[in-house]
Amino acid sequence: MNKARKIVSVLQELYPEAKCELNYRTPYELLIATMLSAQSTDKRVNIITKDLFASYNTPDKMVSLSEGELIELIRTIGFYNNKAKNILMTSHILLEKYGGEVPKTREELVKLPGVGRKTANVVISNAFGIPAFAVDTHVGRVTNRLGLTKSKNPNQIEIDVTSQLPKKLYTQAHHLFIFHGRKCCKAIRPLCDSCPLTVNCTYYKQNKQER
DNA sequence: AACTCGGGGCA
DNA sequence: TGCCCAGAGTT
Repeated sequence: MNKARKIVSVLQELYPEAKCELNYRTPYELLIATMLSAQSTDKRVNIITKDLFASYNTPDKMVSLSEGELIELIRTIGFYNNKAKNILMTSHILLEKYGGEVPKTREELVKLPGVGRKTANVVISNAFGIPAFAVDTHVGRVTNRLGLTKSKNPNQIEIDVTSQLPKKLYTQAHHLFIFHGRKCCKAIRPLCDSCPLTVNCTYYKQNKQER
């Protein structure tokens, strides 16, 4: 078992409940929730989408909203101008090009406005069961600290991590690294004292003498 | 690879 | 007031 798999198995024991914490019922809801989650938090997104999806949970219902109306519904999330514009444009494209369905490939998803590689990976892995390792700020920070990756480029981090794990673990590993990044391996003042991974951690070894 | 853009929430 | 927060797009 390589280092990456050992780390994942430790995290599996530490966070047996790790999963996508965005509330959604359909691929479309997950796509929209993930677009909303950029530079925000899952908790704030869930509060908003509870009301939003009650009335606007499909592309055809969504495009019945004006941009101003959608902005009012997502105002507390921040960056609402771009997000509202992208959600409406993406919904229009889903209707015109994909029969109102969410496409099932990363290549098609990233063509949608406001959908980057991270969001596309989240959607295909969680909604369609296609193995994908989504890299966000938490994931990159954690894998870099643990010495699994050395890049700041999310694409490179994705390549490096997936090369060390079996496809079957991609999706779960993503959620495990996020959980660890949020609960323990925080950007500021990480809780190294209660972390079971310090043995394998480059960051911990480098900062040990300063602690 | 580096840079810009973008805004509410919370300490 | 400053800084955080499940990124995307452009150069």
